[in-house]
Amino acid sequence: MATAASCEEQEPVTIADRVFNQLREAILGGKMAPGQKISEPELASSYGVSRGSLREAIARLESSNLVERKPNVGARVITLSIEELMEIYHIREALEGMAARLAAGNMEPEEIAELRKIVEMQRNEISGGNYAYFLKEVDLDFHFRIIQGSRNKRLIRLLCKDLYDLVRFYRVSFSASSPRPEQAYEEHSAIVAAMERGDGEMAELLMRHHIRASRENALQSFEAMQSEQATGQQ
Amino acid sequence: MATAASCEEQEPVTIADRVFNQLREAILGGKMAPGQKISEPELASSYGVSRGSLREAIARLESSNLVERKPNVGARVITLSIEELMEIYHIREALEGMAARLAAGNMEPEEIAELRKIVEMQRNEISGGNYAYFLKEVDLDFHFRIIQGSRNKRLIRLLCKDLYDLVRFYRVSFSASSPRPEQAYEEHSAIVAAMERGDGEMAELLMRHHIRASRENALQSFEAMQSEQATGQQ
DNA sequence: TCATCATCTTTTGTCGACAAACTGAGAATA
DNA sequence: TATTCTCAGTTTGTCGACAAAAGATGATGA
Repeated sequence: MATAASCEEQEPVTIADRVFNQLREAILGGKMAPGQKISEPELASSYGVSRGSLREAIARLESSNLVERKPNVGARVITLSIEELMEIYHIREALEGMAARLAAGNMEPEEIAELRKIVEMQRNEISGGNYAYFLKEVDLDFHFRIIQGSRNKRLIRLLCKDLYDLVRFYRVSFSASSPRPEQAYEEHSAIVAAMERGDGEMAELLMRHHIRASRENALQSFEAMQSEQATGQQ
Repeated sequence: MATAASCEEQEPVTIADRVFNQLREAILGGKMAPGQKISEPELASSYGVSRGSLREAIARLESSNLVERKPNVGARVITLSIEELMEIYHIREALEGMAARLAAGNMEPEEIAELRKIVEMQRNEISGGNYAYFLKEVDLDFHFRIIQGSRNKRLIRLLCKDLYDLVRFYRVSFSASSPRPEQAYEEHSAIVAAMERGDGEMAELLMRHHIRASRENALQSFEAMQSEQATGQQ
């Protein structure tokens, strides 16, 4: 099986690149809490670089929507509310639906065959009772391949570089695991089937349905977590 | 009539803000040619600021996708090919379709009534034979209001801050004027009608059709321009 | 004549220092 | 007691200078 076609980060060539990657990993890995202040002098000395380079890294984090900066005040790690996560899902619904439509017309038969393999691999993992990390990786691989298959470079950048980072961030900061693996398998399988038939419109409809379902699932598990915390605090 | 609900630029509070706005206007206004090199020392002295501030402005231009930067080489104004413009239209089709669906459910009746007024104003301008600048402003106002009506802040940022700048840039750099005002009026009117009925799904379909039509129109006028240049060069 | 290489100039990346703005604690007043 | 004002400390914005990399120019050899 080919390696994951995910949207890998580029090689750091400059110092600001390296610090940007490190900070990004720290934020997405949960090492920096949402809302945490980013102190330029502190981080600069801790990474062993000058404030100038660090400021450039922060600027790039800002353009990735991972930090927010106010003039004369400073930068903070973003805090994603559930409403903002829902906003992101709506955007994903529209964009990944379009990606599926385009991919159905642009992917080579061999690429679609690989997609089918990925989906079947997902089914085997589920029946094996493996609900853990690997399953999420396979899910991401599925979505990334379809996005790449759209052949729309700007769409690829938008989804991989901007939106998926935010979803990752939300999952970490809320430690939300929302697998629902059986339904996801069924929906993935139907999407691939439409693509195998070359039916772009149907692939779009099914992808939108799939993302809408996982949005509703995320909302429900958020509300469940909320009420659980409320009863625990009483 | 209320003032244009466009996505206005924010007040510049810092020097980098001001230089960013000026450079952005210069690029979008056609004062800087596509592909033109951006020399840091030259621009810094011409704007009377230090290289540091200018670099921060350039970083923000890069995150707005108006310039491209290569490490150790420098920044250039982007060059949009027709293929990239088509990519942008595909993204707009997906996103503005979603915006119309959300707006149909979220806009107040008074807001939709204003939208209707804008469309009728457009009709009057057309019958008055005014095909010029003002008509394009009204068109933009129509789209911006629906985007705002989605109430999805991230969607609003994405469309206004990222994508519409690129469309503006393309129009200027190719001096492409693509009004087709009669059809646009009909399509706008149908979209508003769907919103007046609260039919979000239909509003989405019609908006997607509208943007697809203007994509095809842009492509055709590009090809016409191409063949015209070819015959002129023979 | 063309290709290749060495050298020099220009430009970018990085750094430390200064000035302006914000933050918070404590004093003064209603 | 609560509110406002003052003032010191810290942080950010801005600047100029140095080192490294890229690009241009001219010399050398096939």
